[in-house]
Amino acid sequence: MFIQIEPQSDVPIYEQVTRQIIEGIARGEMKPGDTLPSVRALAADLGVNMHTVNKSYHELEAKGIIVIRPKSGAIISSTEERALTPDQLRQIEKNLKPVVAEGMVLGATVEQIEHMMKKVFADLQIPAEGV
Amino acid sequence: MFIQIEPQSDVPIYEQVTRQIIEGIARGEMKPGDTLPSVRALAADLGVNMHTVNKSYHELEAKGIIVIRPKSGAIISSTEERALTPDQLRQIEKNLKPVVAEGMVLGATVEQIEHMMKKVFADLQIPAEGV
DNA sequence: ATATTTGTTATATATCTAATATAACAAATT
DNA sequence: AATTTGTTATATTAGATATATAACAAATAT
Repeated sequence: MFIQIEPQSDVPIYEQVTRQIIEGIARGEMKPGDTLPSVRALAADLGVNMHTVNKSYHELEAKGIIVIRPKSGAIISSTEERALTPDQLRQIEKNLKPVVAEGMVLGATVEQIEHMMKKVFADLQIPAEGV
Repeated sequence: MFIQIEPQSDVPIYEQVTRQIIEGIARGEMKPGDTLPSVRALAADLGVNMHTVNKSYHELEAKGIIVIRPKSGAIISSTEERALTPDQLRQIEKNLKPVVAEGMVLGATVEQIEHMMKKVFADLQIPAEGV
């Protein structure tokens, strides 16, 4: 598995798992229809508790990114199943805001921030504007 | 004061205070050299405990955004005092990444995300590219 | 000079989150 | 038939969040 846990991060373990699975999907390393490892298997792999992975999976399900089939497994939902509601768009914007604001106050220029966005897109293997 | 607390947010109160002060500085509502209200005054204003505001101020100081002069007050540091170290730039990129990744996986296009960035810049009253 | 305000420090308490540990259940899969 | 699955339950530990109250000593205001 591609997931790497930083035990002393201020980001909770279940949140690290959630983020890295999302990034894996964004990169295309995992596609819709693919099954995630069982909570027990991934937990053993990462050296964490089963419930920690379970919490992450349910967070992913709440976001509409996976579907959990009880007693069976977790499947990455198709892009058609993912609505992208106005609420979700608003939430993304709400999440971007404090990061950008902090960057600006610390002295970053608009160009620097946009350059970082391009790096993030590139890291997610998404064709960025004018690349 | 311009700060509005959402008591039932999943974002801790001290973090809400920190973010809104940063946004206030980004918008130019507060300038370098300005003093923040005393922790007691702001706490009373917001209806929260003194220590909650104090924690926020120390977070701002750790980020290099304000300087706390004991027994005196908290002053917004000058842009010259703010280094913008490679570490800070890396941190900003690290903060942007999960937000962008989630947006993409939920089905947002690069254009939609860049449009949201422009809205954020506009909200922070920063002239965005080609506006 | 005196009184007030300031951030600091200390102690205490309550609540919530995060994480682990263990166990059992019943359905799905092998 | 045996194993694996997500689920549910209970319990414990540790840390974060937030409040409450109090006192201290330096800075500021009157």
